[in-house]
Amino acid sequence: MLRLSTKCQYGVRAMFEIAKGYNSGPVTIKEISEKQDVSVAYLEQILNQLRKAGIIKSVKGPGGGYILDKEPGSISIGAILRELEGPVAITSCLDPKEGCIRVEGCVTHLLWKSLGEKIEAFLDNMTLQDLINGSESRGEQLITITRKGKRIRK
Amino acid sequence: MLRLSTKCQYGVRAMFEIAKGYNSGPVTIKEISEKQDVSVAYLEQILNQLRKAGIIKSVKGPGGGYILDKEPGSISIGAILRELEGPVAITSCLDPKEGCIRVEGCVTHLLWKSLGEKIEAFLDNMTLQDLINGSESRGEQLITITRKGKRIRK
DNA sequence: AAAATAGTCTACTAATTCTGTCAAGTATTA
DNA sequence: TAATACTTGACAGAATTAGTAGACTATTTT
Repeated sequence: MLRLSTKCQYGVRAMFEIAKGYNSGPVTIKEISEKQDVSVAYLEQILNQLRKAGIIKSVKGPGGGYILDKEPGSISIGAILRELEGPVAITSCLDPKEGCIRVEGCVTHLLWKSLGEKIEAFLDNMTLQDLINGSESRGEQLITITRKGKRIRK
Repeated sequence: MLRLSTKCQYGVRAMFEIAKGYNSGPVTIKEISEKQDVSVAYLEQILNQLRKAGIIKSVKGPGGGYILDKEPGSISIGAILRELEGPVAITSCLDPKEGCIRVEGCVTHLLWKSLGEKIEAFLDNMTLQDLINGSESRGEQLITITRKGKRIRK
């Protein structure tokens, strides 16, 4: 239920790799492919889309690769996902491209709308920097941020 | 992005109709079909699943139909969706049936997990009674509940 | 200049999931 | 026993997902 496409998942993981290299130059597709175990060809498609959206830049030629356009703390997960698959639209009637046909008496409309807004707020509030912090401290910080102190360790 | 299937949407809308009739006897598939504009055949499938899960009961014969097994305030939207499509599993690595292969270094695992928990909490906290209240007062109560006083009117 | 490196673009396709329909039942009550 | 309603399972078209393939363009190093 409510599954996120692999494209989005891969996209975030790729951005994480690029973000890690923010201070040490471009990261190549090949590196990302190896570290995140996603095919080069598929990553090309995904990163191309993100490049066109302007949240990463590409550098051609030897020593090239991809770099973030802004610092990791200024790129939210929400922004990445939106570029890859459009705005969060739990239902088609909330999709700006489609619109709600049965506006009258659509009892559930508000329900889905509220949920969508919550999800979006969560994603917009989480940045690549948070992911980096999280990975460095074994997830502690991420948990602290997202669950307000309720630390869970496994 | 993160689209909810029509099956789930229809399921909730059907449950809403049944909930409205909670005090006035069984509601037939035909009625639901007409009011919510979903085919009888598809509703049969959906309601059958919910009946087997035990959240609605069916009454056969003339004057029959479906009735809630509990009062509307005790049936959450989350429960309905879970019966129809399993637990919220934003990513396959969070699906209890599949499991996470790349546990080591899966930076995004916690991210999706946190989001999933937020969504689930939201859905589990919202009941059919809330939907009924929302529809009676043109959405006001629903908004109040879900957005903590920040009323938005359109 | 040539070779190596690295990204760009477009088309295509296999597999899966979604969204239902259809048909032939079974059960209950007036 | 007729009417009403639920039950079950098979099936199928459409849409989406998740990638692959291949030819091309740009840049840098030697």
